[in-house]
Amino acid sequence: MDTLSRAVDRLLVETADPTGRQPRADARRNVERLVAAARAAIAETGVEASAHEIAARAGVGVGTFYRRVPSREALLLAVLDEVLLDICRAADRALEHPDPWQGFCEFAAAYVGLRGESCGIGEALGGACGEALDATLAELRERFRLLVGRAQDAGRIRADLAWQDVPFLLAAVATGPRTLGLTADESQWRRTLRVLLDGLRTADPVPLTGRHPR
Amino acid sequence: MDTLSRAVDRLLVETADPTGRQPRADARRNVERLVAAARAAIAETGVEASAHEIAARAGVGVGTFYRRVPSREALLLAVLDEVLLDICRAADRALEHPDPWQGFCEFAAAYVGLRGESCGIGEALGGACGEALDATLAELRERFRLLVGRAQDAGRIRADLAWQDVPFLLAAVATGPRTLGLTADESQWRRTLRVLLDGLRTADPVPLTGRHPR
Amino acid sequence: MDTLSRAVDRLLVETADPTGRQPRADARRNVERLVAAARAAIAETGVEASAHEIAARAGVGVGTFYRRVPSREALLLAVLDEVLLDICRAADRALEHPDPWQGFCEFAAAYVGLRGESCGIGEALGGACGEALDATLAELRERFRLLVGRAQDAGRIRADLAWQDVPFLLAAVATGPRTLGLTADESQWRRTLRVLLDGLRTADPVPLTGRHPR
Amino acid sequence: MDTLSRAVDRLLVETADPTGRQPRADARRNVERLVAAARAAIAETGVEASAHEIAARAGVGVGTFYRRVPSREALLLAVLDEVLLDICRAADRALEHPDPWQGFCEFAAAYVGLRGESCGIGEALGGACGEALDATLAELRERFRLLVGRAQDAGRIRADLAWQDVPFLLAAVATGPRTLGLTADESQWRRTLRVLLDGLRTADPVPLTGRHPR
DNA sequence: TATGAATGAGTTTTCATTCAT
DNA sequence: TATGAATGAAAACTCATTCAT
Repeated sequence: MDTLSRAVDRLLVETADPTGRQPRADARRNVERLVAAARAAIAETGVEASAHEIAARAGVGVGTFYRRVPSREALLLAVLDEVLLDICRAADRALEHPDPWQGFCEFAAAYVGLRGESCGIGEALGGACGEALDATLAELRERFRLLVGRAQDAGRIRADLAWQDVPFLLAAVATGPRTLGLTADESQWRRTLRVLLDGLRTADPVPLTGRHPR
Repeated sequence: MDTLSRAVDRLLVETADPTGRQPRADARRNVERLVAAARAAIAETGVEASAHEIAARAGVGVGTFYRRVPSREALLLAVLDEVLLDICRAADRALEHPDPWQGFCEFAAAYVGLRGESCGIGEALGGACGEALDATLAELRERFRLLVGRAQDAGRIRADLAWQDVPFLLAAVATGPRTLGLTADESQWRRTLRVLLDGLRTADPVPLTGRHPR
Repeated sequence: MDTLSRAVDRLLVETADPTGRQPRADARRNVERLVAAARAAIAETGVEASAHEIAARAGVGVGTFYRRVPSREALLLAVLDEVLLDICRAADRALEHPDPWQGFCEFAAAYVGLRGESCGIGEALGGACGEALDATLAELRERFRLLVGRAQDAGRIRADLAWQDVPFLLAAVATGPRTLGLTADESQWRRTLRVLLDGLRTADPVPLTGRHPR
Repeated sequence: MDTLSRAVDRLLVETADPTGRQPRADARRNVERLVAAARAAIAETGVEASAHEIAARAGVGVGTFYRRVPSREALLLAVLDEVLLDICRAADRALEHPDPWQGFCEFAAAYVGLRGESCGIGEALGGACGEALDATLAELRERFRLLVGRAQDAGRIRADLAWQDVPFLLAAVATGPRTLGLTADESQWRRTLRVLLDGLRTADPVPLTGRHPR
């Protein structure tokens, strides 16, 4: 079951009729279309994509939009939340990797996938979405704690960092594909990530001058 | 004279009366308030902050807003442009430093100042403001090229990077002060920057697998 | 099919959905109401009637106004343009009358119908609507040229007039229904027109002292 | 004492200070400038000319505008009222002419002068200015009654007209200088008026079919 | 049920009028 | 007193959301 289907399920629960009947097949199909359309709209237009735009992309009317979705914001949050859950799952797979450092590197590479949601995900990580994503962000923080701790215990990430430092470092790759008027392509992210990982390794780092208040 | 006063001066010039008289004291005070309010609004609300919000923050009516400022967009751009120009000036000082690497590090630290504008500046760097900031962004790119080149020539930044890679790395510190529900304090930025710089240094880096198409 | 229905059709075409389906009954009804309201508003308030006023007259919200009409200006112009086109059609019928003078008189009587739009049409004829009505005004001028020429060739309109003089004379009957605090009724226009036509006839007129630069 | 000075006096009375002191010389000078500026603004921009525009034309600040004038509307009405009083005075002179018909013709020619105030005066005559001009319009109606009656008694205006018919006829020459996209010059008005007067004369007119309810 | 029409609060901006300098 | 700054009530227009077909 992939990212989008889970967002679909969530929305179907939120709008379920109280008698507990199963949603009809066409109802599910429309939710699926709306979620996919919302994801595309976020990537292309940004989080300010209008309900009409998303409905049109999905090939349904606004009426159907609001029958299937509590609000425009709820739909966008469902999509963003699922993207974050995807990252959590990538982290879980990384934690099962026999080599802590390789696992961490693969997780970091997965983080790059966030760019696909462009500015939208940056705002979500930055807290612009209020408390709606809090639970999932907490899950994600926990994964960071475990992944960084494991790599530090193995002597592969410098010991003078707190796990909290790492999300701030990876913010560079979670940023949208443009900065300073430059546009990133695929190889850009590989290089950026490489330098970041280089800086995280233990061998001969410059000692840090401040400590994170853990 | 700091960033804000320069933005104030720019706006006063744009709305000056043709007879060339000095603006009245209350006029200048209100422009100052509006610029400060705009900066705060950009930081907290983002570049979509409304004219009413900015006017209310400044403690003036909308009418005053539009008497003092050509348009909402012009105000926001004036503020963002000044912030970017500040970075350019920091880069110019860094280029005069006798040690290329030390100069680069000081410039990178100045980049941290961008956080003050939080999401707003991120959007500006990401191109959300259209072409209005193009000229200043080009100036800034040129500084990056010189600073990185000088440090590479001195053997202090790894030679397998293009200068264009560096702004993407520094995007981490230009991001707003929150990520994953964590909030950065002053020491956070110092540590983040230290690890980034560590990864940029020449000694024994992991070789990159892609090259930037220069 | 009368003037208003044609304006309605025009607007329906401009806002039609691309799939080519028929507009819904309530949509058409609201366009009809808006066109009628616009006509009434033009007559009473003039071309500066606000979108809110027109919407309120039509008994709909502003939102509906802008869903049904590209802009306030477009609605007013559609209405005014149709009124002018009605006059053109009256002129075409007059040109088919076997008696040139009778035809002209009937056309002149139709001009009286413009009063219904009162100040609004006066402004439209006077050029207050910019160039939006230019094409239709040119059509109307051409009709004047033909009608006056035909009546002059038949010796029924004094030969010392240019056709351009006649629209200025008929401006009297195109004016709104009030002047000097007096209000015109139906018989008023008949009498006004009679005297105007009297002055146009050939028999023994006072010679003109200026000639129109044709 | 000409038109403008009387408008000036009126406004000086309306804004006089209660102790009854004479207005200062510079106060009068500013009112004079404002009245002249308003007249020019009405002619060029129309009655929608803004307070700022009029003040700027007069070379004073808005503050002075509102110190000297109760409101923008009051100033415009004062100007329009004076124009109407000018017409009354022309009528009075016409009533003293030994030849009733010649007197009437001269009055009619004076009516043409109204064009100078363009659309503004048309709206004023049409009643767009509410009741503010009622008194002066009543004066003007009385002059029409006398002038037309005198010429009818002398057998020079056709007897089947009521005096009320004549203002509607003369509306043609009180209209602004454009119609149908054509622009009137000086000779235009002479010709238009000639045909109107031609229609009014007694010799062999077409009998009217309606009578004015006197 | 799906559709798209209707709604009205909210956005940017202007301008008549009041008030501080 | 003269000035021009400040004000806030519109105006045109958009869009999230509800409702009739």
